[in-house]
Amino acid sequence: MTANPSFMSGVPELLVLRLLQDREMYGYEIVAAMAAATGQVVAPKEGVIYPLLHDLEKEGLLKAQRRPAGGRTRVYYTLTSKGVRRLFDLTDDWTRMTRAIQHVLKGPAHAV
Amino acid sequence: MTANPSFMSGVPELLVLRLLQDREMYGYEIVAAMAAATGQVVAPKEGVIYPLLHDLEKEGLLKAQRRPAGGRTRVYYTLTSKGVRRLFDLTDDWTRMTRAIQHVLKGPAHAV
DNA sequence: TTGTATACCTATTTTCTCTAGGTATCAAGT
DNA sequence: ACTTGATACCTAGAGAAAATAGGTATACAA
Repeated sequence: MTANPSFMSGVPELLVLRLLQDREMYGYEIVAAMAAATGQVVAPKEGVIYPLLHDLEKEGLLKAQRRPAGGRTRVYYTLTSKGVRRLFDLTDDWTRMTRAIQHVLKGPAHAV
Repeated sequence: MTANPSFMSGVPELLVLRLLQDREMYGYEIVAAMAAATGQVVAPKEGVIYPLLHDLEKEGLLKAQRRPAGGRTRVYYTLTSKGVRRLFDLTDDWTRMTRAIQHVLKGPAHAV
């Protein structure tokens, strides 16, 4: 019973890092932004995003700062330089991976 | 400790189906063919491929036939019509998914 | 005051992949 | 004759990630 299609492994991490590259965001906002930016194609719920944010922070890829906003307290996340490096690495991996798969899907012309 | 990069979820299934679309193959052959076709980028070991083949057969996506070949017995797999349909569906999913992600990675021009 | 949206959180289950073995046959080398 | 390496099949257990399915609390509108 998968709400999202397959091929999701590592994708939430990649997209969280990419979204935070543009500007700081808080968790609830990231959930909505990811769904919007991908046209609902990649739309992990809070149960995926919050634990992921905590892990990325523990790894030193994100910096979190609680800040009051409109009566509430929000937790804003920004990329660390380590996070930026990870984003580059993951983007590379993703590109190599999708190129390789695309190649196979197109084949077997490549073998001829 | 991942031998393969991330973003792997569902990929072995997609590629097994795609490879078998071209011609029947046996398990050990598929392991080598997948590594070769992807330039070692996607190279799951036998411990991934064999259980996957058994699952796909149980689901009726593949048909298996044991056949002696060179003194040994090999298990050759072919796509069923259900398997062909699944390949189309997964290919669609994969295309939608990678397009959506590509879009986000390129952004935020898309939002402007 | 009842409901809905916002905003945070976590425990458990499920689903895959990965690791790390094991068995058996055959060909080639020593 | 013996060992090694390639071929060819298999599975059990560990590990990682996402999905599920909750829970808490505040603000605002009906």
